[in-house]
Amino acid sequence: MSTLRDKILHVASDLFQTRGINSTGVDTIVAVAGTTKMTLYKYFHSKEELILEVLQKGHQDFETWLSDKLNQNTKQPAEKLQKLFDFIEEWITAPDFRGMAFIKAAAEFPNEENAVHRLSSEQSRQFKQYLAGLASEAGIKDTESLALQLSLLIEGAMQAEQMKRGSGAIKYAKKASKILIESAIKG
Amino acid sequence: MSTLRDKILHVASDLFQTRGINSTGVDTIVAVAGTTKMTLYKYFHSKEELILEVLQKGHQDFETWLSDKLNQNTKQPAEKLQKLFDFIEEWITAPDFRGMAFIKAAAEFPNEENAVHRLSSEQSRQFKQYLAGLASEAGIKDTESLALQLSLLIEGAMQAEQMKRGSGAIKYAKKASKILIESAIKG
DNA sequence: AAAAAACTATACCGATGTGTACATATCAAA
DNA sequence: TTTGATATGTACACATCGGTATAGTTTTTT
Repeated sequence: MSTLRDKILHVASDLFQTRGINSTGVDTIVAVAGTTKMTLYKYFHSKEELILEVLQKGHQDFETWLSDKLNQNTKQPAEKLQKLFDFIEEWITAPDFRGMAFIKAAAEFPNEENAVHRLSSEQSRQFKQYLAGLASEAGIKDTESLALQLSLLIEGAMQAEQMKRGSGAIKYAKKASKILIESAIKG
Repeated sequence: MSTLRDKILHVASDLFQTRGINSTGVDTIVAVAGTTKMTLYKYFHSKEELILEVLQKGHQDFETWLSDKLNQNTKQPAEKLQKLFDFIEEWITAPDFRGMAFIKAAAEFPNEENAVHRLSSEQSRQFKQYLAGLASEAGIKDTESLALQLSLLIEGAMQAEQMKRGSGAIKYAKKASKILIESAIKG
C-alpha cells in the first residue's frame, strides 16, 4: 500500500487539469509530488499509463459522487432526473472545477486510434448510459434520445464553464433540461 | 500577396486539427508545407501568433459559411432558426470535420490568462451573440436564454462528433432544438 | 544588368521532453 | 548481523521543442 503512488496520481491529476496534459512534463509532476522519476516509472510504466489512470480515477470519482448524491437526496426514480442538474450544477460551480477531464483529454489527443482518446470516448459513452438508466427508471420511453440530449447539455455546460468561469451556462442548461424532460414524458 | 503564407496557415490548421496544437511542432509544419522555419518566422513572429491566426481564420470561415447558407436558403427571419441545425449538421458531418477549433484550443490551453484561451473564449461568445441575433430577428423575447441553450446543444454535438465519428449526436440535438425553440416562442 | 527582395539550406542555441543506468540508502526477514 | 529486496538520488542519454544566425540561391523590380 504505497501512499507515494497515490500522491503522484493526485498531483498529476491536478497539474493536468490546470496546465493541460501535454504541457505537463513528468519532471514537473515528480517535483511537485516530492519524489523522483525513478519512483514514478516504478509505479507507471509510461506517461501514457499515468494519464490513463488519472482519467479513470477522475471519472470514477465523478460517477460515484453523482450517484451517491442522487441516492441520498431522492426517493422516487422520477425525482432523480429532476434533481440531476442541481447536482451537476454543484459539481460545476465548485471552486476547483477546471473542466471535465475526458472532454479535455479527447481534445488534446484527437487521433481516434490513440489510447487516451479511446478511453475518453468510452467514458463519455458510459456517462450517456448512466443517464439512459435514469431515464429508463423514470419510465421514459425513448430513453436513448433523452439521455443523449441531456448529455449534450451537460457536456456543453461543462465546456462553457471551463472556457469562462461564472458563465452561468448551467442555469440555462437546467431550464432546457426541464423542457426536454417534460417533452420526453409526454411523447 | 504571398501564397506561401497561406500555405503555412492552411497546413498548420490541418495539423492542429488532426494531431492537436501542442503536439504539432513548427518543424513538422514547415516540412509538410514544403518550406523552412526561416520563412515561417518571417510571416509569424512566434508559434503562438500562428495559432491565433489559424483560429481566427477558422472561425471566420465558419461564420461566413453559415451566414451565407442561411441567407441563401431562407427568406423569413423565423425560418433561419428552423434551418439552422440543418446547416450545422451539414458542417459537422462533412468528412473533414475534426471538431470545433476553438473548443479544442480552450482545452489545450486551460489557463484563462493565456492568449489562445482568451481568443477561444471570445469566439464562443461571438457565436452565442450570432445565435442571439437570429433569435431576436425571429421575434423571440428571451433571446439570450435560447441562444445559450442552442449553443450548448451545438457545441455539445460538435464535441460528441469529434469524440466519436458518426455518433449521430447532431440528430438528437436537432430534435431538442425544435422543442426548445417552440417553447421559447410560446413563453 | 544591377539591385533588392523573397526564399532555401544548414547548423546551431538553450530548454525541455520521456525514459534509464547506476549507485546508495532503507528496512524487513533470516 | 548478514542478506536481499525495495525505495531513492544523481546523473545522463537521446530526441525534440521554439527560435535564430549565417550564408547561399532564386525571383522580381528597376
